[in-house]
Amino acid sequence: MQDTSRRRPALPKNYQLIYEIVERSGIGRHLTSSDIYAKALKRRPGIGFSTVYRGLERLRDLGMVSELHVPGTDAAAYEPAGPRHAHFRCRKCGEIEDVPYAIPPRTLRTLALEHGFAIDEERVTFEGRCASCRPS
Amino acid sequence: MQDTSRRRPALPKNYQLIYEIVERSGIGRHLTSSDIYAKALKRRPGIGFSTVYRGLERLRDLGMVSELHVPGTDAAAYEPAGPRHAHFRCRKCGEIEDVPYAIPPRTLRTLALEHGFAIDEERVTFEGRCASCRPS
DNA sequence: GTCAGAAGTGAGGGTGAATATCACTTTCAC
DNA sequence: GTGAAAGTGATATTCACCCTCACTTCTGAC
Repeated sequence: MQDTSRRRPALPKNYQLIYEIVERSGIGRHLTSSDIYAKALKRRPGIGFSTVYRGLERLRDLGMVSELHVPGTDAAAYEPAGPRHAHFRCRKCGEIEDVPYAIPPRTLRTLALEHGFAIDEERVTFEGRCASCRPS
Repeated sequence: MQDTSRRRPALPKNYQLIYEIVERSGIGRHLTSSDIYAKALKRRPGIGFSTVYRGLERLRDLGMVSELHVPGTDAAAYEPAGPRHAHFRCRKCGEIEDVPYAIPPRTLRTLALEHGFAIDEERVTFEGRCASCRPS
């Protein structure tokens, strides 16, 4: 048990700012930490890179933003947490699109049961050619 | 048009060695490039890191090995190409397990049709607690 | 065989994301 | 106000990955 009456840290202002930036970018925008840092710098000059990193880490742990690691890109991308969905990355233009697909809960449950593990999160990424880059 | 009759390069010996190492490790072993380099060094002293990297890249492009980018790990992992499957990563012990699951082809086809893109590859990763680390 | 061009090789360095450290500042409960 | 905990920004470090370059090896033509 924890004494929650005493420790009730509100989200620090800087972290709120970071969340706001990610949140306003909208689902599907996939900002990198540098993008976010650049935007944060405009609204709060002097803010440090470390703070942005730490903020994103916190927000991720709180489940408020999702961290994306898409193969073929070097930096992690962030988007506001939302309904589960998959991502598609075009091998030609590098564009990342959201795909409204999630593995059915029943399937997840079955897999978890069969293997004895507990699934907290699923990540689905597709690769290929997007509509514009596809040979017609 | 290319003159394919003239260029028919066999897989260089070093690349064969690298493939052998990955292949013998077996599906589900998930070696990093450093692991592979260490093993290669034993069998071919003096081999360079660059060669191992290049070899893995080549083998990946040839579809002979699969490259894995699991969130939560820093380095890419390699395994011999085989039947499509998903991966599970334990958040506590970091262990990576293979999971015999693939998104049904029909679903892929539908998604591709709906969005107008062509899917070459799918990557599915689960995160959670493995059987040993799970609170019983 | 030998010759030329292509491909492969190893060393070393560069890049950039991510993380650690540290001294300083702010916040908050009391 | 006060003290402890949390947050902050600068800086340094680490590490995977990639690039370049000079050298060697391979291969096919003759």
